Amino acid sequence: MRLSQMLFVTLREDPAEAEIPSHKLLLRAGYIRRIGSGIYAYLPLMWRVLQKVSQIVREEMNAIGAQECLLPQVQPAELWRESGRWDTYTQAEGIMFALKDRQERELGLGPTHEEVITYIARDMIRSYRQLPQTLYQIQTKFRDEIRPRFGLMRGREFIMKDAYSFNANEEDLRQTYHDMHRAYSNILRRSGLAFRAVEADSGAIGGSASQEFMVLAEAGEDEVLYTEDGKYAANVEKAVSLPPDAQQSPFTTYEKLETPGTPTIETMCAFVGCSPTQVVKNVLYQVVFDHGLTLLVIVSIRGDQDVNEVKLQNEITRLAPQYGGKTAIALIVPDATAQQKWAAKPLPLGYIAPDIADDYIRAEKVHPKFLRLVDKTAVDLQNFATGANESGYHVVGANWNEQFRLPENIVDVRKARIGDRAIHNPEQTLQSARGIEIGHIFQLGTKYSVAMGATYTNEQGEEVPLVMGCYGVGVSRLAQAAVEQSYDKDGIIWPVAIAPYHAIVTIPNINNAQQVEVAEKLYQQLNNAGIEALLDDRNERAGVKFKDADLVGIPYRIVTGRSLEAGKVEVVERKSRNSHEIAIDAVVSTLQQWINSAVQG
RNA sequence: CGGGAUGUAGCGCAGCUUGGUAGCGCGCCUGCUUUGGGAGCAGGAUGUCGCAGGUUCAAAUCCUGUCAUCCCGACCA
Repeated sequence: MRLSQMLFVTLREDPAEAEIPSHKLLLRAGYIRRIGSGIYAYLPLMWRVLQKVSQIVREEMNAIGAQECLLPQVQPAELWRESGRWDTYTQAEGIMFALKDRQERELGLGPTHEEVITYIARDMIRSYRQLPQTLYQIQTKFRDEIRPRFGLMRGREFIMKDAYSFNANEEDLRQTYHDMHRAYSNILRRSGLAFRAVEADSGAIGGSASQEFMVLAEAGEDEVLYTEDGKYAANVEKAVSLPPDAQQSPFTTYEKLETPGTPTIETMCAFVGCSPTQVVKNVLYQVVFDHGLTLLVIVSIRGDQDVNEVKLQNEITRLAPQYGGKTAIALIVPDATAQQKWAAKPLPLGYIAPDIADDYIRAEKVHPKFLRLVDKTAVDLQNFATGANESGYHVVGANWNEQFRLPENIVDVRKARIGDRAIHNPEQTLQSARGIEIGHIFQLGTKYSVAMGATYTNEQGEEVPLVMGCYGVGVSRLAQAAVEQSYDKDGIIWPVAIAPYHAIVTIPNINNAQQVEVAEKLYQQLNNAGIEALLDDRNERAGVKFKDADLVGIPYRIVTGRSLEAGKVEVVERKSRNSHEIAIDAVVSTLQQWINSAVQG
């Protein structure tokens, strides 16, 4: 492609809409343009990158026997009602764009395709002889994110590869899952990204085991905890660890103390002279179930620890049937305004005890009793301090089942943090890194096949549900993550494997006939040899062309300039800025070699 | 949805406090010079000041409403 004929517009200044480096650079270099909030046009350069990424994904999927297909983006509500996800995905905090057609049929734009694929499997898979099956597609997905941000990183319309597997049993599923794990590792390695596979929470999708593939970058929205020995890595939402040991309690007898102005653990510990590890902290949460009931939850946890709200929500969802619901939708720490909606009288915030009375609750559609949970870290404490249910007072020297009944629900909702000892080896401590979630693989099990009646007949002649897995890669997100991981002050540095072009032939001065002639010839030869090349034949000064080439991030730049006198051209590697003078007729073979080794590495 | 902010030329911004009919830089167009790291000089074009009401002799500026976008939080395969 000749730059003189390309829709090629670069910006000298950072656009006001962008915050992180990759977003700014993609806009400045003319890869993307914002069309609406979370909605972007992929311009010609970007589309080439996305096609490169897609092709790598495609090759790795095909290599493990997955079959490419294309599923509809517009999906009927009835399928989602069958799986039970219509309401949770369209109402309140849901992420699905829902609409009605002119016949008043309800439809949704696909945020994901479990329902459609399960419908197909129900229709087409009858016998164990047809198993296993894995299907995938590369397609635009729609999610009505509450707050889109960072360009392609969290858009409302984005490109995703999603794959779904159908196995006869859990063991076969694990095999497919392992194949996917390998394929995903290959995809990220081949794309030239530094990444880490981590244990993950399965979230709204359900299922048992799941892992996320994190591209490591400061701008990542997720925190990853890992150990140096490489044996443990998890999303902080999922991570487990050993808490520090509790210190010996200084209290020997139970008593109530006046502790004015000490609503936080820190102030209270300083006042009464104890360690946060000898405090039982009681955190109030407010949860709304899918059927509309509000439940108030008291979590008692050791004072030096924090609640992991993802784990807490999972625990509450597990208990949801006791309250007539299926899932916990919204989980918040209720502020004063939220409390007014159900509190019969002001709560002694900062001084709450595990046994705070249920008569604080008085409202419609709110369960009349607190759900009391105790985290494992608080269970073994002795002579501990905690609130007195009265502003300005704490109690110390308390014990479970003496002054306070130990809640029946003992849970693990503690947030693992940097510096904690690892479970697999207490000598290892957790380290922290930021990551961008590029892929997520799930062992779904039979959640969708049972809900939607997708069954097959096994060798024993029994009709049993298909065992499913699902596997996603954010294609457009991956492309931006690559930039986030690889840029410098002058612009993008694409990994060779996903760069929009391999090389750019820069003519410093188009009024110099010799420069033009050599450049034209090289441009032809490179493309004929399968090296994707741009020709910068614009009537611009050399400085402008160099700046643009750096900004756009093409891996190799060939300059037909001064060195022509010696029958050579200058070849510069974008990444290292190393410059080589190479004989004109050796350029193609040299670049071929460099590109091959870069793509394989 | 809670908190904060912004909408003025293609892009980045000033002007708004104190109302008087719009400006700077980059980009764009023309000409000359320049030609290896975002050139210089000269000339030129470009705006329903987000939108709708209101106040006023007069509104980018003040008031009300509304829409959009961005940031923090909540949300999030």
